[in-house]
Amino acid sequence: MVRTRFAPSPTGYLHIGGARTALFNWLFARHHRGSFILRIEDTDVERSTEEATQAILDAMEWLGLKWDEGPYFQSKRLHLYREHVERLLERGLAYRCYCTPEELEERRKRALEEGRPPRYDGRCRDRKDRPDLPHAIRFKVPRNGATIVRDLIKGTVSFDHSEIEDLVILRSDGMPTYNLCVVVDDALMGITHVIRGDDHLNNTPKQILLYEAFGYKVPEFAHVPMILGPDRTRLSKRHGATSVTAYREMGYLPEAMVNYLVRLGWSYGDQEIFSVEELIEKFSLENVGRSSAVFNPEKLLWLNAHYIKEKDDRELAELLVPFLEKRGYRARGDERLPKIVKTLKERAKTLEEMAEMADFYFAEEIEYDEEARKRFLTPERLEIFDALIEGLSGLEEFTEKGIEGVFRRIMEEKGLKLGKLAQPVRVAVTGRTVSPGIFETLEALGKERTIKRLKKARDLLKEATL
RNA sequence: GGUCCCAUCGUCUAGAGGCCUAGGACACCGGUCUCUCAAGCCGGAAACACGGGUUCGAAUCCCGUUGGGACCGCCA
Repeated sequence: MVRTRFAPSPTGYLHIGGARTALFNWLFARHHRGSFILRIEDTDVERSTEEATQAILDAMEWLGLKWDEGPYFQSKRLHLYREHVERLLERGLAYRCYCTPEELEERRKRALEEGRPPRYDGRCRDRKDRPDLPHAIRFKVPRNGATIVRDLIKGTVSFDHSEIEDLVILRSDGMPTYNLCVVVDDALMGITHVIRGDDHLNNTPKQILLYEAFGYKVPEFAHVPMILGPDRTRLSKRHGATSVTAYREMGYLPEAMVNYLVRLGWSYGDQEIFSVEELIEKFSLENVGRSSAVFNPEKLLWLNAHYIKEKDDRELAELLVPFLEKRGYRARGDERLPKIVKTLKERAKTLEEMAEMADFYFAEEIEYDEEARKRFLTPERLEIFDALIEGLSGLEEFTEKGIEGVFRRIMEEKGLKLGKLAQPVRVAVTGRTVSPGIFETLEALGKERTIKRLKKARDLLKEATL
C-alpha cells in the first residue's frame, strides 16, 4: 500500500513549487491506489500562522488535490517527538548542547570568513557535567563512514559522515526541529514514498541516520528538481506572482495550473494536454526529469486559454461572475451570460481578461474610442444606421441568423461589402473597432440594447450633419 | 569556501548507442481564413556547453573542464 504526504509549513501561501510537489505526491498515490496525507509542519511557532494554513488548504482544494488523511498538525504531536528524543538520550545517541544561538552564529560567521566549513564542532558532545542551564539536544552523527541515499530520481548518492554535523533535534525552548519531526511523523504515519523538492536531498542522510537510530524502516525517496525563476535562481516572490491563489485571482483555471505544473519536470512523450484522469493513469516517477526547470508564465497562459476554450459555456459563465462583479456589474442571473461567454471564450486568455472584454455588454453607457468614432461614425453612414435600425427592430427572433439576414439584405440593396456595415456597427455598439463577430455580438448583447446603441450613434451622426 | 545535484532550441521537453538531416509544445516571424480581433490551419527561424576517451558507430556510456543550482540554522 503506497502512502505519500505533502507537508507544507504554514509560513506563507502555497506557492508554485509546493503545489507541484503536492501534485506529484497526489498523483503518485492515486496512480497506485494508495493514500495521500496532508500534514502541517508548524513547529516554528514564530512564523506559523492560521491564515497561512487556511490559504494552503484552500489552494489545494482549488487544485483538486483531495487528501485522504489529515491535516495533521505537528504542534499537536509534540509529546511524540519529545518521547523520541528521550529514547535517543537514554541510549546515548543524543546529548545536551549548551552553546547559545548567538555563540553558534558568531562561530559560523568566523568559520565562513576563514574559509572553514561553517559546521558545529561537537564541543558539547562529550561533556560530562549536566548543569541546569538552557540547552538544546543534538543528535550524535557517527564520526566515520557514510550514508547512502537511494533516490528514485537522482539515483544513488553517498554522503560522508564527516560532512554532517550533529544536528539539533530539540530546541532550548523544548520545541522539536524539522529533521526530527519529519522522521518521526513519516515513520509513524507509515509513509512509503517521500516525494519532495531536491533542496532536501542534503537533509536526507541525516534523516536516514535518525530512522536507523529509532529502528524504523527507511522509506523510498524521490527528490524532484527545483522550479527556477527566469534568472535561474530558486523561484520566489521577487519573480512576481508565485502563489497559487494569485493565479486563481487573475482568472486562471485549476485545470490549466495542474496541467502546467505537471509538465514542469514530468513528461509523457510529446503530449502536452492531460486530463486529471489521464495523469493518474500515466504518472510515474520514472518520467520525472533530473534537471531544474524555469517557470514559464507564457505557457501557463496558453494552457489557460486552451482550457477556457474547452469549458462549457454555462460553467464558464458561472466562473466569470465574480470577475464581473469585481468590475461593478451585477451579472449574476443575467440570462445572456452563456451567450456572452461564448463570444469571448476564443479570445480571452484569463477570466479577468474575459470580464474586461465583456465590459460593453454590461455598461449602461458605452464610451467611444476617439479614433474609432472619427473613422467609422461618419455622416455618410446615416443611411446605413437608419436601415439597420428598421430592419433589426422588425426581427421577431433576435438571433445571429436573423441579424445576419438583415445585414445581407441591406448589403445587397446598397451594394456594400460586410466590412462597410460591420465596422460602424461595431463601434456604435461596443465603442471599439475590435470585438467578437458582429452577429453573435449583437445577439448576445440583446435586441433592446442593440437598437438603443444604434439609435444613439445615429443621433450623433445627425447632429454632426447639421 | 565545503558537500551534493544538474547540463538538448529563449523556455518546457522527446530521446534508454545505430530509427537523429535531433522530434513536439510555448513564445517569435511569415502565410491562409476573414466583418475587426482572436482562434484554427500551413510554413519558418531556433539546441545536443566544451575537451578527452569507450565503440564499427555516441545527444545517448566513462572521465575531466566549464557553467548553473541547492544545501551547509535552536527555518522547513
